[in-house]
Amino acid sequence: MENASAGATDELDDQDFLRLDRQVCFSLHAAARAFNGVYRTALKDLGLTYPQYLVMLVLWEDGELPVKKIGERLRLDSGTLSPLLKRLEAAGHVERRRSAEDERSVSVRVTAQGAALREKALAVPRTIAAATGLSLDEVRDLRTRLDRLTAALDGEGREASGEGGAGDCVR
Amino acid sequence: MENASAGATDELDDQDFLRLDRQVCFSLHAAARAFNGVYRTALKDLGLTYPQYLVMLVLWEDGELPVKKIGERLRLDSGTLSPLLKRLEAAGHVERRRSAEDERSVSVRVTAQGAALREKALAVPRTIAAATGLSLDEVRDLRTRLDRLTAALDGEGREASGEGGAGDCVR
DNA sequence: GACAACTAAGTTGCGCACAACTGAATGGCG
DNA sequence: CGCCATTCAGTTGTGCGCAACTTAGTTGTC
Repeated sequence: MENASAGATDELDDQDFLRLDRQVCFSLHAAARAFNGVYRTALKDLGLTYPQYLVMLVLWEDGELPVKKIGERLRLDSGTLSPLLKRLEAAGHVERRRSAEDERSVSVRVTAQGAALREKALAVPRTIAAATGLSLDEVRDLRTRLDRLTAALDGEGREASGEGGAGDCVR
Repeated sequence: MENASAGATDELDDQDFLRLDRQVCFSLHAAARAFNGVYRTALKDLGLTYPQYLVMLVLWEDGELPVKKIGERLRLDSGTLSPLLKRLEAAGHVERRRSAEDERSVSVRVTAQGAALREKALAVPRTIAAATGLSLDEVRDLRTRLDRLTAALDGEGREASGEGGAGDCVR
């Protein structure tokens, strides 16, 4: 293999690309885990994991949602959500019941205890914001970049599914 | 909800912060998983998972390393690495053997088969780069931002451990 | 030499992520 | 009506990530 693809190389060869890739994918991986760790600490008092917190955030805004909708909002499938919601129910934060109109659907609703938990959760974002050391504008900018990136990656990986409805990815 | 805590708010109240937090932490979480998904697809031919690829990238550069060093490079502990390395060994990509000088240490080395795998891996970064739709400069910029963020989060979470040796976080 | 403090790798247990599958309910179509 | 494709939730199996712990080897001190 001298240079197999003598096509449209910018300026780097495959070796450099591999090296750069190591750096970039490591950075993203590490950043995600570092964030996770900070949330883990901040959420310990609430007895929530990071993904459970994400679910509660969605439910606090909307009050009640079918599992399907939660999955669309958070990009999670039932394989992840079903056991997670079971644990949230076991902890007393949410209730699940099958929908009357459509027996296939399960509606998830925050309990009084779950609503009370929100009061404690109000302190979390400031803790996180402080830990990042970023300004509000920087946070917003970061979010925009990440969403663009996610959209690009999703569009590439699978043929753009009908993501339109959410209204959460653009906002 | 008037405004419960009339503390030192920048301009947003707790409600807004909680809303913004939902968006940011979701974005990061989703971006990391979307990235993971693209790598998963790109790595399917190689028979590697994303974390396994990270380990192989490090080993391809250095040839042979003790488990401890790999962990420092990738920010992973033995609880994650031990079974992962076992699987890489079972697949024939690496060899593990206890160090002669220090019997506590286990040295990991790529096999001939593992080295051959690198040739196939050379195509991966271009695939990923194409999927992101980012230019080289944007990729580098993203990496810088993520590393800064990780450093800030790490420094916050645990009292800055002796991270100095790696030479990978700053580079 | 003996003992305590430390270090490296491995193990266990729990939760998340995802692919693949199951099972029940729904909707369309002849 | 009967049949089939689709949809929704849940289950199973594999692998990662991390906390807590275990085991074995090393080092420092007396």
